[in-house]
Amino acid sequence: MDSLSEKRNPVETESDVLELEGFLPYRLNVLATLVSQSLARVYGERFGISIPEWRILATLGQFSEMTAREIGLHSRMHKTTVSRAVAALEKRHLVARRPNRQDMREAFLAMTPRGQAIYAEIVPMARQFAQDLAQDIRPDDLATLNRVLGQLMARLKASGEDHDPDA
Amino acid sequence: MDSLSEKRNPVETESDVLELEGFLPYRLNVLATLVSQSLARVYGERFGISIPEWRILATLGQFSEMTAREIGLHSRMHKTTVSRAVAALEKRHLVARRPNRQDMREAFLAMTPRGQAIYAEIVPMARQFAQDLAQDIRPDDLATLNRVLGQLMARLKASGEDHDPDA
DNA sequence: TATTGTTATACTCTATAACTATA
DNA sequence: TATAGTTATAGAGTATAACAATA
Repeated sequence: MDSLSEKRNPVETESDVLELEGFLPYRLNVLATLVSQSLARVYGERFGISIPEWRILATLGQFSEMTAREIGLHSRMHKTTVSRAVAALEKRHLVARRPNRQDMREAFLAMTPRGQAIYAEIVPMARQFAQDLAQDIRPDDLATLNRVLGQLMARLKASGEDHDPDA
Repeated sequence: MDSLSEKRNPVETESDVLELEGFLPYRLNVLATLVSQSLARVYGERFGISIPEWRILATLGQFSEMTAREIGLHSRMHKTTVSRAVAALEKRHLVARRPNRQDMREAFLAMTPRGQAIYAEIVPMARQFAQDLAQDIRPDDLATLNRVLGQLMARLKASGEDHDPDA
């Protein structure tokens, strides 16, 4: 990194100082934290549902019946996180388990009618939240955003494939 | 929200099921978590620096001298988070404080030469990380991404202005 | 009275390790 | 031996409340 050979490039990002507020990882993190907390407040205050619990309901809303392992894979959560969130949902009778006779180590999980009722209430709220959030964004910009987020995800998955090796 | 008046809209997102993997808050959260953890591994393993500590160094790299309160405002961290991270950096002699004679409640914080040396090593690594991450993204898409992230942030700040009222 | 900063404490989410019960 | 899931425990990161020192 000696100055003679390195400092000639006149690109604006070349400097010894990194601007935090323009640094993509920082921006993503701040935004995602704000978004998650705001959304969690929406369903948290009303239903006492945590983020992992919401993700489990959302997954079961899509797939009806799933094992804990499959839920973890789909919603990108550690098996211990899933285990505890499922236990909490079970205790509140929002989720129930049905044994798998073919493999008694696992069980099929599904929402109870009560769970489905809460799910049916949360979904429009979540969708409204996302819509409010994006309401000023041009549709083509939103499409670009989603495409780029996908590309970034793919890039990360390609390099560090160690999110949760045993789940 | 009665079905007669609401369900006629044939937009594709209208359904009782919400697709988690296409839901913006979820996507942002997963991506940001992966990005943060990957980056934190880069400077964490090498220098034993946490995310809040890195943010403080980054802020002091931009502004040379700042109070804890100002650092918190700039890097969007709670004052308790800043206080603890500064204490850790002080103990390792990466940051030092200079009293403000005009107001003895606060102190000006700055990196020591040792802190500056670590900062100077981290910055290129961080920049390289961000560049690797974005290397497949078209420049105009990246520009759109940054613009849209800014719009989303502005939208969130406009609604829920309760991030850290007393900092 | 209000503000800067610290500390005690707690909560959420995540993760490792040790365990059980099955396979 | 390996896998699904649970539990104990610990680690980040964040937050509230109580406090000391100063304004």
